[in-house]
Amino acid sequence: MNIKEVARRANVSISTVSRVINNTAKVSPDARARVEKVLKETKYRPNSLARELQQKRTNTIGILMSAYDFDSSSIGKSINAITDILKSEGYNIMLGNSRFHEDEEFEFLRVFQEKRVDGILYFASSFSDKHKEILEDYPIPIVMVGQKYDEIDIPYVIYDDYNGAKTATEYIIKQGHQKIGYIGCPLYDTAAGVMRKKGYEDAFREAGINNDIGYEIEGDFTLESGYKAAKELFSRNISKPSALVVATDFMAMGTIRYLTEQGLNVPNDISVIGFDDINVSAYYNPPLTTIRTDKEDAGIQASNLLLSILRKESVTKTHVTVGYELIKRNSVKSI
Amino acid sequence: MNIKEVARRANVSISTVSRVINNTAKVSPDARARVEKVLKETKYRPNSLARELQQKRTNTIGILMSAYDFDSSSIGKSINAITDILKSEGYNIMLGNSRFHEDEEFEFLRVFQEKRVDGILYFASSFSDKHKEILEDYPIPIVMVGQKYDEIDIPYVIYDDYNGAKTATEYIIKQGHQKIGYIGCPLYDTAAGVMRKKGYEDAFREAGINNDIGYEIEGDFTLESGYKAAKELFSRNISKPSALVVATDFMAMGTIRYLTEQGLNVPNDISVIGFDDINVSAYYNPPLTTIRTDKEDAGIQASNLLLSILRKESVTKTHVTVGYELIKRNSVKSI
DNA sequence: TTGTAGGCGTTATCAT
DNA sequence: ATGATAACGCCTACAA
Repeated sequence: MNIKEVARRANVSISTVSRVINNTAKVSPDARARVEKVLKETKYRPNSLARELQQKRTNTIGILMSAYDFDSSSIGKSINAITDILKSEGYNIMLGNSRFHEDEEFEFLRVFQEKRVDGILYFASSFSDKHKEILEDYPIPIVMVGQKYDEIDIPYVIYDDYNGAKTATEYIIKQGHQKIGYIGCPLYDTAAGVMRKKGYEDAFREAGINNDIGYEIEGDFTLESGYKAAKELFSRNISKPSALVVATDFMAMGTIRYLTEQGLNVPNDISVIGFDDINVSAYYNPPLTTIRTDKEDAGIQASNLLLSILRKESVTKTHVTVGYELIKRNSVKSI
Repeated sequence: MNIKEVARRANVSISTVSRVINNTAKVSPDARARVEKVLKETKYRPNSLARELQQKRTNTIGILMSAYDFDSSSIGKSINAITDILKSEGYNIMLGNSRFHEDEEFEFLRVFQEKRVDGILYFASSFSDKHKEILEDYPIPIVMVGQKYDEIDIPYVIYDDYNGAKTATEYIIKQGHQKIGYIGCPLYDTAAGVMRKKGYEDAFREAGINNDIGYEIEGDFTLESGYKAAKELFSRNISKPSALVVATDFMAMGTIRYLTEQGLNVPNDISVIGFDDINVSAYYNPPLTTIRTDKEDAGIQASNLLLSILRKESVTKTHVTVGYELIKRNSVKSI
């Protein structure tokens, strides 16, 4: 069933059918009635492909993410906000998850281009020369979320990972801790990996504390890796830390589980501070002290930024940084 | 830039360009070289819309979900598996989240039809007459995930919610508990809501135990609702339960948090069993005893089912039920 | 108010 | 091996 057949059955031209479908011009009540009757009878649905081909816009936004999964990141929260906003503006969403495989990432960039999505929300993680080459003259508007790529001028919405981690560490120091361990994210992730670690380290520097070598270790975002990292850290031949800064709440929970199994009480025996404030954090035992980043807000900001770019509005603020907040709960104790 | 312009620059016909792009017929090395040169120089990308319009398939699968968000359900896990499988088969994904608004659900069904997606994976929640009307002669293959709709013959992949909840309750009973509370999901959800509750209730019936009235209460999937439900349940004028069956792990965590705040130790003072086995469950304090449903497997099964339908294979098993497993950890104690 | 016809960018068919 | 040309289904001048 297509517009031509509808026209034939309603005994009008296809233009008239198009007019009643899109309400784009006056149609006589008589013709309109006949057309609508056929429309209903045949359950006709216009073919978006044809329409979009001719209008040169697809009303579709591509979301490109490179997470292991929805569970180990908190990307889901951002996507909730994004889908809501974009939907209300008439956009649909095409989803691509590269699972950290660069090749797939480039592949999606290609597919999005061939599918002619109107814009892209790009939850990137790492960058290479190939990225630069591709993104440098990519024809579709992109807004990055969670990461920035300094070598190219692309609008972005990021978190203040550096100051967040620094604030967390300073808070721990202020509670009297001196031996403070750090469980971080992989360094290919320039935001959660590099910046948070830097924030942690700089907090010591500025506090004039000499945090000995050997207190840093790396996880991979998962709960399990937090558990393992804590285990590994505690098997090292160093004087035991009295507090742990952990780069994500998920890993912090893995960490606490390990400590608990070792008979250590958090926060009485050892303090732990996380990062993210995911939905479980407030309900964990103990409730997690953490740095809250507003993933939802990031999604909103990114959507709106992309939207105004698509509307060709003169956007002045193409680089936005979402704030953070220290949430004091019950996994940190002063000594 | 389009195929016509490429043809002009390479001094060949558009047919030839099409041939080298799709490798669909022999092309002289000479012509091929010229075309490829232009392809590279112009960074030409074929327009999928045009191709799909003419081929009558979009290589796109629509995923329709009706969750509040990615966090309160464990739908993310299924989607991970789905995206992997579909991607490897050359399909792309279009995502629609209705947020439990029926109208938006129908809207997405319409959009998916207009966008001509090849198939749909439908994470439904509730059903109405309108659903029946729309789905009855919907022209695109659908596979339902997590729910079935008995009034219409649609292939589905579901969990064994009934037996899972029954097994959980039986296990609790076997541990010597008699006063067992239940924190459930909303009943518009026929799977997690209705079936799990039924499993809980039938366990008593068959065990010949008279579980008094007043032990059931309803949450809404969120952690917070689990907390509140526990609070409400314990404020009732009934002899306190010694165990709680909670319909989702998220709610179970909310529940345990409340109990902990009341100075009750889980499992020493009261036992709690959950449902789902989400990623945090094993790392919660205490580690959660729960019914594991394999969301990933459900995603795999659903994808494969849809795939074979699309391939017009004669599929015999259009109704599949994914198994479950009782995971004994440390939130239940025998008395 | 209505209809005709060209074009959107491909692929597919049919000659050559 | 190559090229014309007719679809695919729609929108949009332009003409009537």
